[in-house]
Amino acid sequence: MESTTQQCLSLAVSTVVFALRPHPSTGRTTPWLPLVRRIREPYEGLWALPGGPLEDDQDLADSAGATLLRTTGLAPRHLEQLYAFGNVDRSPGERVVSIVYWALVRRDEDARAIDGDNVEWFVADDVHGLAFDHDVIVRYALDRLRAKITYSPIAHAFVTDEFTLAQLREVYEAVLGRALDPANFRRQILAQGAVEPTGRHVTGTSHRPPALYRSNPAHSRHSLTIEETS
Amino acid sequence: MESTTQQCLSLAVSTVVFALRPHPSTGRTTPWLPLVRRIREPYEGLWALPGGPLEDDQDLADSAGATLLRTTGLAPRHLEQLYAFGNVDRSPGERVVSIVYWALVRRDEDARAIDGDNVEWFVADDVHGLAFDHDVIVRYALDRLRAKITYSPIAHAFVTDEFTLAQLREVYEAVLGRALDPANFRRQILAQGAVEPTGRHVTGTSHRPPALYRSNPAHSRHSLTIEETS
DNA sequence: TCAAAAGTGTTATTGATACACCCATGA
DNA sequence: TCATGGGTGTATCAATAACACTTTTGA
Repeated sequence: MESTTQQCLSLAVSTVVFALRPHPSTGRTTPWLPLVRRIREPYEGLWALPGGPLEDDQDLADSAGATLLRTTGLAPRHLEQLYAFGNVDRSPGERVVSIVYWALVRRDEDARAIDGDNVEWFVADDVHGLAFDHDVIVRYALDRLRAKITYSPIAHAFVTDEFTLAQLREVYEAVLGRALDPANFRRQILAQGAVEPTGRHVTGTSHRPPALYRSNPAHSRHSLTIEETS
Repeated sequence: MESTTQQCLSLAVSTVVFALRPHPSTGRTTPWLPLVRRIREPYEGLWALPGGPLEDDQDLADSAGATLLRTTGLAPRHLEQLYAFGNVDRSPGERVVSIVYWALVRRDEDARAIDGDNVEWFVADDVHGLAFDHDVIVRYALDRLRAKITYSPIAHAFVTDEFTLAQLREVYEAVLGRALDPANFRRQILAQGAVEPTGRHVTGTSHRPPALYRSNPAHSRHSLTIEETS
């Protein structure tokens, strides 16, 4: 029964946007995310996930995509619903239910990203002290990213159209936080059929020129994903 | 930014409730779910998932639990968020965003379940022609149930406190829809440490008395689950 | 010719699967 | 003693991990 009762709560859509950048101290590639400084109560002055109220004429994923555009200037490459947070006490004052998405930004697009006002990027694992329950949300999104990359080809969303297996491996290593054996990685990726060789090679390297691959669209979609027109 | 804008949409919580019962024709145990007949427009007369508007003072999971109580007379054994559905056009007329949960009912509790008015149970795989986008939701919940049972001890939510491995195996077979090798099933279940022997045995069988087990609470919780006070 | 990363080959280990076989009970 | 499902043993095959080794380039 989806009733017609008028309700005294607001519905917001927020997004955890991940991009891979070098860690400022170690230099190793690691997930980063953009946060927005709150300019009003509650939690004025604190950092929070980018988001906003759901518009009447906007699908949930569209709202998340618009947020991504506003904060990073980019269109979503991978956009997926994470979870709906709606505990009564999660926001002081008004009741707010937040539907949270997570998005992945490609390394080449990330390079030409432009931050909006009051937007700053942080190393995802170091984030804490956020407004609302956003610490928990970021933690959950990171866990999900790390779990999903092991059984789904989402890593492709971080690389350019054509890529070397070393670049793809760097994505896995950045997300999982550990080194992977290049030989076994190559075999596993090729065996699952999610990439196919373009026949072209990178030139100008000081070593054997690596082959270029592209992701195989026939294999890239999993049955358990809800299809949404982004 | 979780803004304070007033919105012209309603927020509902619906629940896909699964119980295992014999299939009316084949006799094999299979997932069933309760549906509610709609008594008003839109979709008047059609079957729909049990649910209702989110109350101001109610957490999301509490709302789903109340729905389960109303339709089956039972308290939730396993209750978990499935997905938030909110496309603009999913409900004619008013904009409705539905946060959908799924619940599992134990076989012993299911036996003493009492249906509410206009509530009827159906074989989950045969359900179609529901109101709104509920066909898609049921399909998605079934997919998730079948996927999750392979890597998480949710099967325990279908059996009594003490159970034989044959009973637990019947749950897996009912959900997955195929027979499992009893010998290998035993080893896999015991190896993952999610069950422990009680030391007691079933008596009165016309064959070797099977041992009774209980689920091991230390192992039963996975890191990727959001903790909710049901 | 040397360094460095691409790419191939080989072996050991682990886990899944299939299935033969013994055990304990009631009828 | 027979039928029935509980429970154990074991061989086979596939996936994973570890690592030695060859290839191709620029410097």
